[in-house]
Amino acid sequence: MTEALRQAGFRITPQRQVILEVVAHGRGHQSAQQVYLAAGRRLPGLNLATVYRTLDSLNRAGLVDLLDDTRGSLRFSLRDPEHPHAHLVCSECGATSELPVTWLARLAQDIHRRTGFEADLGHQTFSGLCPACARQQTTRDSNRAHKRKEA
Amino acid sequence: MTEALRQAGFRITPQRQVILEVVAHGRGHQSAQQVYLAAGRRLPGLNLATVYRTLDSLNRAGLVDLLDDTRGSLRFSLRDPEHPHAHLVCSECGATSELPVTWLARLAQDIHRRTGFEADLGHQTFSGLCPACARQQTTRDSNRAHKRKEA
DNA sequence: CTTTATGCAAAGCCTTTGCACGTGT
DNA sequence: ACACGTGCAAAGGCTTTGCATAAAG
Repeated sequence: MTEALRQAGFRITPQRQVILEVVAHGRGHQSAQQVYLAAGRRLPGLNLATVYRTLDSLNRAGLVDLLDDTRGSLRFSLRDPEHPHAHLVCSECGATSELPVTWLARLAQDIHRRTGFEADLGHQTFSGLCPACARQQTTRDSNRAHKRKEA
Repeated sequence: MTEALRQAGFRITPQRQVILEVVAHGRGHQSAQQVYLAAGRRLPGLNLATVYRTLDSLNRAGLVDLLDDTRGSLRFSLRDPEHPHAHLVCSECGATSELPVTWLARLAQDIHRRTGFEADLGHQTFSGLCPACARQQTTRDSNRAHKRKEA
C-alpha cells in the first residue's frame, strides 16, 4: 500500500505509514483530530501539523478521500476504488454515511440530458438529517431554524 | 418583506433591512464577507459580528437560506419558496445554473427508503462541468488528483 | 549529499461570544 | 422603560505556514 505513495513521489516515513494505517483501520470518516490521537498513540511526539500535511499528501497520492463535514472541519477516509460513493452528512450531529454512486447514475444522466451539465456526483456530499436526528425533529414543529454547531 | 421579520418577533433595524436587501439583490449565494462589504457600503461602521448575527436572525425568520460552501465558510441567499432549487457549479469556470428540486425528489426518496437519511437536496450544490468546459475537457485526460483551495 | 518531511510555534481564516452602550417598540 | 440589537474586542475551533532540524533516497 505504501507502494502507491512511493510511486506518487512521496517518501516513506513512519508518520505516513502509521497515519495511513490509522485511516485504513478507522471506521468511517475520521477528523484530523481523531487521526492525530490514534496515530499519536503509536508515534509519541507526533504533531498535528504533520497529520494535516500527511493527510494532504495521502489525498494527493489518491490513497485517502477527503470530505467536508458540515461544520467547518475535514474528514478523511481510505479511498476505495472498488466502491466509489458519495457522502451523507448529518447537519445536526455530523454523522456520516455512504451512498453508492450507482444510485446517482440516473440523476447524473437526467442532468446531463437536460442541461448538458456533467455533474460530478461521485464526490458529492449531501447534507440532511440522519435517522436519529430526523426522529428528534419530527416531534418539533416546523419552526425549526437552520442552525449549526450545537454539539 | 420586513413584515416577515417583525412577525417572527424580530425588531426592524437599519442593519437588518440593509443586509436583507443585500442578500436579496445579490446573485446566488454570498459569503458573510461579501454581505459585510456590500452592506457596509451603505452602513458605514457596520460590524462583521452584526452581519453574522443578523444573517442568523434572517435565517431563523425563514427569509434567508443558509448553506455550507465546501470549505469552512457559510453562504447565504434569499429564500425563494416558489422555486426551490439546487445549484450546479462548474468547477472549471465557476458558472452556476439551477436545478429544480423536483428532479431530486426521486433520489431523496430512494435515499430515505434505503438509509433513513433525510437528504436536504433542496439546498444542495452540485459541482461538475458546465457544457462548455465539459467540451474542452473531453480531449484532455482526467488524471487530476483531488485538490483543495487553489482559486 | 540533496531533497523532502517533521516538529514547534505562530499566524490565519471564519465564526462566535461577553459586555456595555444604543435603539426599537 | 425594558428588552433586544449593535459595536468592539477578544476568544475559539480548525487548518496552514515559516523556519531550523532531522531523516529519506
